[in-house]
Amino acid sequence: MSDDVFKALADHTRRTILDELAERDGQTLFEICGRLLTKHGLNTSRQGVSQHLALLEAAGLVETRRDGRYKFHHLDTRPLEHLTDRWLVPEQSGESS
Amino acid sequence: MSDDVFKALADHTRRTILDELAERDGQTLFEICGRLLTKHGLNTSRQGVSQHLALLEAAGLVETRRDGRYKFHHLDTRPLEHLTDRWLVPEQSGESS
DNA sequence: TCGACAGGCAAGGAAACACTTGCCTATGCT
DNA sequence: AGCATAGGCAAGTGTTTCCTTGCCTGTCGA
Repeated sequence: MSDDVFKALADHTRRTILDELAERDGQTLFEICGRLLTKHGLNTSRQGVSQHLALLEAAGLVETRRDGRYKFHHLDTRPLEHLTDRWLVPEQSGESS
Repeated sequence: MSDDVFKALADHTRRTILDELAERDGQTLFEICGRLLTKHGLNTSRQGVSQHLALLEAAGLVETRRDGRYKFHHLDTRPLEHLTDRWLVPEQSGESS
């Protein structure tokens, strides 16, 4: 369900995290924290960012990859592709039900 | 800002309201209430639905038109059109900043 | 092996959110 | 005029959400 995706996108910090990953994919938690602070002025604690990332991962928007003590976060935009189609496509041609 | 749009879409009941308006545009508050109940099993109170509609209107997703004692709600999908483009278009060509 | 680094787990608090109840205004019908 | 209908306003409640603090596990370099 795209239910979690909508919830994930509801928060401003999470959307900024997605922005960051879109600009530079595969960042670690500490990298993301640093960039949120320096580039966006968001000084959320490491745990805060970690919880956001967990939520984004649960929504399928972020995929993680472990390597040693580093954990890299990758953006997956597929859940976003047809998110709003249910409203944008009024009645394309013949759509029953 | 699309900030309010994301917030508006975060709630399941509000998304269902948009579904309803997409299927039949220009419904009144009572109509929406009735359809939420019968078609979706959501028995939210009239005030609850009214507050949701106010939020949707603040987000620019719903436009209202008064006629006598009736208030008709119309769906406006324009705020949804390029909502997720910022992530779906990776780096189209040269994007500074 | 020791310490620094990357990250995780869990409890707690403050604020935002969804929803309800109670009362009020305004329009339309008879 | 009188009443029912459509909707609005405002306060109150319970839940969710965001964020923090404190401590723990695991990995790497000297």
